[in-house]
Amino acid sequence: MNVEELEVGGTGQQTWRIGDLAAVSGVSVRALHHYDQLGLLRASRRSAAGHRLYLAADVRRLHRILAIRGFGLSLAEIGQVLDGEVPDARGLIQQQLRQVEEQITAATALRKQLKRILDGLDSVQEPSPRTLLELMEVMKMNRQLTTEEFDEMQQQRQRWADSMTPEEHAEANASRAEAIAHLSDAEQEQMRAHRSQLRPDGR
Amino acid sequence: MNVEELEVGGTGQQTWRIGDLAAVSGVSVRALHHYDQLGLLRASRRSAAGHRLYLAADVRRLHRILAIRGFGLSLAEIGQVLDGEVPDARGLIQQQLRQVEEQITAATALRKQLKRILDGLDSVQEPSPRTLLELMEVMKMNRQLTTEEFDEMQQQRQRWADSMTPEEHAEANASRAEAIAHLSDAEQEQMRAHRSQLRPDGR
DNA sequence: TTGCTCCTCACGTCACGTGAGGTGGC
DNA sequence: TTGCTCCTCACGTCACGTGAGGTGGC
Repeated sequence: MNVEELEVGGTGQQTWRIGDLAAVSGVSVRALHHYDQLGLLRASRRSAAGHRLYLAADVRRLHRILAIRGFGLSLAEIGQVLDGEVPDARGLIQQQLRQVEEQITAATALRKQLKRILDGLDSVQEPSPRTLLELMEVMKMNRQLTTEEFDEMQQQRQRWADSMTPEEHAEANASRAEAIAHLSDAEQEQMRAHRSQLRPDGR
Repeated sequence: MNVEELEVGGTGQQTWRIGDLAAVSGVSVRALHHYDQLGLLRASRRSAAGHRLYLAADVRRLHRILAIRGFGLSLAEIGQVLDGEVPDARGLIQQQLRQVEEQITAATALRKQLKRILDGLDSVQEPSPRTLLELMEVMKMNRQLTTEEFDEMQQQRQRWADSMTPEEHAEANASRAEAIAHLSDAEQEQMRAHRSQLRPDGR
């Protein structure tokens, strides 16, 4: 893989080709095409031949997309979050913190079980059907915990969405404007382009 | 929700209706239809009106399906696992153990970060764009760790599949026969029906 | 000229979701 | 008779995967 550094149009901006961006970010080229199609992540530039050229701001946007994707949001929802409909940060972090603590507790219990089963295997030499069934149980437990955490997260998101008053929406928008002021020009341009495409009324 | 207990055909077996099974197992009725269509989980009986009636062995099979699904296998792969192509149990558990330990380490680090950010929020009152970006970073880290663990798991599965010699396949099959001997008659019938459908050659 | 990367359709896939129209048991 | 659950098609959805046929820069 070759990280390109192209000087295009005399602006001296460093750009990424789609293949390189895919390689370093771990998503497929097709996925980047898909994000482009949805308007979720557009390459700020094109080469003379029509090849996508991603600027640093685009790369940062991709990293945010991937970060938020890790929370289980759909691509449409990710677009909304990046457009400023960010729910209460403190609540989000506290929620995360509770989940992480539950994860630690669950994982610690799981580790104990797994060690116990391993001991059983070592002494018996042959994995008995009983032990295999026991393993299945542990696996099930693991899955259930993850599922429950996920459900709780989804419900929390719903509560956020439902409970936002118009005033809170306004506040969220204001804090978003403040955040935008700290972004680079290219990034602001990117967001404007994105929004005007989603909401042709220009809001 | 009403757990049914029907006496059908004079056999005195307890059966479950699809809606009740869905409710207690947490999957949708449509998902159960889907599993039926794939041959992954068939209801052992039907009522006079054609309604699916699940026996205890079917319910156990569903629990195993859900357990294995938690490992990220596709439904087709789950069918194979339930048909006896079970990879080395000790390796599987050790792999799980390593993953769980990494999870604990990662989650503990994440908890520390989250607490630090929460402190920042409490003192500053207003979440600054800097803090939000910091949060994004933490979220990203969380996702990457999960992704890496997942990739590692997939690779491990590939190594198992690739490294199995014919002898090991035979051994796996033998240990599977041993396991089958410990199952109930209904469960054995279920497995036979399932296999004969996947492999009409009768193996 | 050959390879590799890129482009735009456009259909396929996986695990279901979601009606559409009808039957069945309390 | 009304509600609720069940049935079987069958098309829709989400996030891409996978060719198909063609262009472009070293």
